[in-house]
Amino acid sequence: MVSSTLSDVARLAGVSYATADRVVNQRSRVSEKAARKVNDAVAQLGYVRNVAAANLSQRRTYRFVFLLPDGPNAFFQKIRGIISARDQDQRNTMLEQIDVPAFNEKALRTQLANLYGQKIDGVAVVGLDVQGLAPELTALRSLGTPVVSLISDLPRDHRNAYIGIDNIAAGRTAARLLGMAHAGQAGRLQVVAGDLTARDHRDRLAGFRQVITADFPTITMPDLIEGRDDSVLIAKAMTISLADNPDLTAIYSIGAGNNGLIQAIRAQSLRPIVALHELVCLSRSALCDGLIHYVIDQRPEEEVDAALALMRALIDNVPPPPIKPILPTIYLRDNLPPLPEQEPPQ
Amino acid sequence: MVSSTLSDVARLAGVSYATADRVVNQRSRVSEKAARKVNDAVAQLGYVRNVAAANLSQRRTYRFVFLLPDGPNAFFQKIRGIISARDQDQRNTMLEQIDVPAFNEKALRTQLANLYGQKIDGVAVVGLDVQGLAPELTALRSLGTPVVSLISDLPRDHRNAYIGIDNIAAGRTAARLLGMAHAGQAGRLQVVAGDLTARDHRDRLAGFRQVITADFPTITMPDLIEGRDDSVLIAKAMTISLADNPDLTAIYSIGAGNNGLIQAIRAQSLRPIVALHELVCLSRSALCDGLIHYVIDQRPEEEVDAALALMRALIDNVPPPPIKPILPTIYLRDNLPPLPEQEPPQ
DNA sequence: GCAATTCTGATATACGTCTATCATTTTGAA
DNA sequence: TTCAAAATGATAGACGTATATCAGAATTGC
Repeated sequence: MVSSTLSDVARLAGVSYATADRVVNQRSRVSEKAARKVNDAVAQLGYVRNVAAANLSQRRTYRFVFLLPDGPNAFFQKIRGIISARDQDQRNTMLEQIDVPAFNEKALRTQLANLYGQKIDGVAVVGLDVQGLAPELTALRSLGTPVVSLISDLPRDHRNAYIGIDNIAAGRTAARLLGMAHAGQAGRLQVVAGDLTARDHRDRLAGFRQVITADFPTITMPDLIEGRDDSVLIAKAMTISLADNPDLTAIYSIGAGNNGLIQAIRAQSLRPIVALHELVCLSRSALCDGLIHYVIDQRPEEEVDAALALMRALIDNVPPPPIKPILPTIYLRDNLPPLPEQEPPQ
Repeated sequence: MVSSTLSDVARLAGVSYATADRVVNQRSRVSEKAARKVNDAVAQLGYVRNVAAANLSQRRTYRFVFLLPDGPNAFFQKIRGIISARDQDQRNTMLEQIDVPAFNEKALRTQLANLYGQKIDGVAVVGLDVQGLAPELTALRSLGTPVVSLISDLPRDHRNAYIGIDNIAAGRTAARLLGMAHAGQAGRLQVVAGDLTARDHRDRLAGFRQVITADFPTITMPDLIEGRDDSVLIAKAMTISLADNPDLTAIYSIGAGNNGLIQAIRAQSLRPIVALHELVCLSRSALCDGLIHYVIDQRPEEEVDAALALMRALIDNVPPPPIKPILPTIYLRDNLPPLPEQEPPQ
């Protein structure tokens, strides 16, 4: 169980420490024979680099950059807060946040290009499902900088990993929750999406429809509202829908702009069952007030932590930590996380 | 942002490295004046010990002991697997598991007493809500060994922290889920508990009743089944209940022994809505088969990780990591975690 | 066989901490 | 004032790794 050192490896391989170092860190040319001996010894001893010692010797600091969509979106504000908090309490890690105009391929390209050649140990980017970013991403990664997509994926060939939820599963989950709340009765269900060109919205909608169609066929759906994540637009459209559909039993909001949705509901007497995404200030209080009923959250803390752990593993060239997939989490008013920072235990 | 070292502290305080070390590590007597100077310097520089360097210098290994109830309980089997996995991939951490007869105060006392005087850096114990363990716990902690209660709490004065879910919230959550699945209609709901002398079962039941009484008054409940977490007992009692209550709309199982519950349901044609606790093999497949509908899980991986992080922080005398409270998590058949180990990304 | 090249070995320094030792200074009590 | 006791300073070695340098060995080409 006692872990072996590179000196142990060198001794077993019958070479000097310097040579073993040259092999494992690919420092300079080494004869094939020596390389083989060293690699065998590594395998035999199960040697793994002591990252703590290595970082100490180098006074290593990690510099990771997050590219996040700008704008007032409460969810991304929350993400920003989480990143800042992690930046605070990690001693050897610097986290930078760069705002990029939302849904803007060209702006994202420009920012990615800016990163090229800078001393960066990893990039986490809220992706766009477009091919146009390929050159910049390839350039970055060819320099050894890992790129992970966060929350919204990039084309899979152009990033090292995706950290985010399965949005089809999220949509299915919403459908099941709302469907079961009908207890077998018929119902009418309004779906509000943001922008169906966005991959995550499309996926959620697809998952949602799968389950409603298959398992709750007595639920009908009026035309989908495409609200562009815009509160004002959504408030208007939702008010009209509530008037047009006095038999409305449920609402599923796929994207952002839920301020408008909640306003529209509050202004009416009808109280449909509501499911929406992301636990933020607004959705939390609406949940407590009984205006909405289910919040499907993607646990942004876990996503940020997973992204950090993964980028570190990739840049350290160490086996990545077990990827526990981020699952959509369901909040009711009864299992909300406590709001204020808790005091330390004891 | 560049973190300062103990040498920096010593220099600023105008004392030698040795003295600074004596102060921060309480190594030997130091004059009050010197101590004050050093502490001021620590505060001024925001010095925090570099745990990685410290551990390296000492070849520090952590030895943590888990005391877990024995028996066939699938949930604790899962916990055991998680602990073993963590033991594997932590290079400087040794995790030991000791089985203790379940719900047995005397056996637990004996095991705790055994630990006294051993070189242990922390104990995580699935607690019992009894006062009788006080002497052993106090003895352990007086030697500087932190004790955290896991999943089931100890009296709060005798442990450093509790890692587990809020069971009242868990019960409330179950009630809300089942209540909403009635869509305002009347219903009849069978509760199955294990042992109401156990704190967690009492708490879940209390939370459950709170919500049903307050928000779903049209749901009635036959007498509670006390199944002692025993499959056979539960299968029998549940079969009787299903026969006696042909209008049964829902079931909430608070504890273990769900094998019997599921058998009883499968044997009948009635298909009530079922909520139960802990995602294990059995509950997972029953969920997929549509025999049960909601699983409330306490994310044992997170609990184990939190316990480890906390014990490390306590023994290192370092500010404990932000405690993210473990929340009851809801699984439907649509948001289940993938079963097999994923292959690493890329 | 000789020179030029490539590979290897030996060793030193640094990272920040802990531990230990020993000499020196300061303190306090007689 | 004297002397033991207490407090402090100075320093060295260890942990495992990265990096650098330089001398010596092995290999290659001609």
